[in-house]
Amino acid sequence: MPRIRHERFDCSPGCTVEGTLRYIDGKWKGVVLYHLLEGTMRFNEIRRRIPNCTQRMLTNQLRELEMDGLIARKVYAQVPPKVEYSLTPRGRSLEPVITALKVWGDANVTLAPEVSQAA
Amino acid sequence: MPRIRHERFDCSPGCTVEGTLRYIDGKWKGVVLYHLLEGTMRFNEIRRRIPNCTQRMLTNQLRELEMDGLIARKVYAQVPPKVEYSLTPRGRSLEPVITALKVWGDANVTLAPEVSQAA
DNA sequence: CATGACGGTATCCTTTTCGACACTATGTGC
DNA sequence: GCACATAGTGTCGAAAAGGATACCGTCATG
Repeated sequence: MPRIRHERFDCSPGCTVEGTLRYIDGKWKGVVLYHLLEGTMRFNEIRRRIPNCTQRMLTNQLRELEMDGLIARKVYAQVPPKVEYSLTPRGRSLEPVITALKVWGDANVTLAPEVSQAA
Repeated sequence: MPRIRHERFDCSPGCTVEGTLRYIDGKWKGVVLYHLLEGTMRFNEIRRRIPNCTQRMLTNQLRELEMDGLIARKVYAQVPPKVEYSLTPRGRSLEPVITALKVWGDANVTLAPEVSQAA
């Protein structure tokens, strides 16, 4: 962990907005949380849903989300390895936020053609 | 402008979440939008509300928000200069998102002591 | 004449982010 | 014996983000 996360928020009043943003900041965290809203998932299951995210990045994002107490990581001591990720209650409490992001995005974000139309 | 903003979103289905996030990504955009929800404001008015944001950063963020069609910039040809910033309809449509961020932040983000308690 | 307010720019530099790629261990199937 | 799947880790390097500082022109004020 390269930085101490959220050690303090020295911004002006009203910036809990900014504070929240820092939790879901990071290129893939929003999507990860969004997918986890559907339920518990294994590492590669999440990976397959976010094909453009490299393995290393996904690991990073999951670790940060875990450190922030938003997701839980459960390791099964077996081979091949099995690790399950799920939202914590705190993570689930972000649902309105994620939903708001989704709603706005659906209405306002134009996806790349090959995504919104093609395979 | 160093990059072409939001030229495409080549992520998996459901990632309009990620798309939305990219609009309000940037260290101060969330707060700027939050403050602009209150109404039209001049440059230094916004600045005073976000003391930790440097002038350069504020300019950057405002420019990006403007490029994204979220805020409008109105310049009055007078001396000393007067520039007003306000939300566009598209920007205002983000209100539920910002509000959700604020609500969650109020409940879950701990501000630094000197901010939440002291002057 | 000097200073400050206004709304910025320009330049430099450091930190952070992110992607590519190689590598790990173990068990199963071919 | 080899590749494959699982869930990662390590290292490298490019690019982007962000902060510090100095500077701009104009007008009003002292």
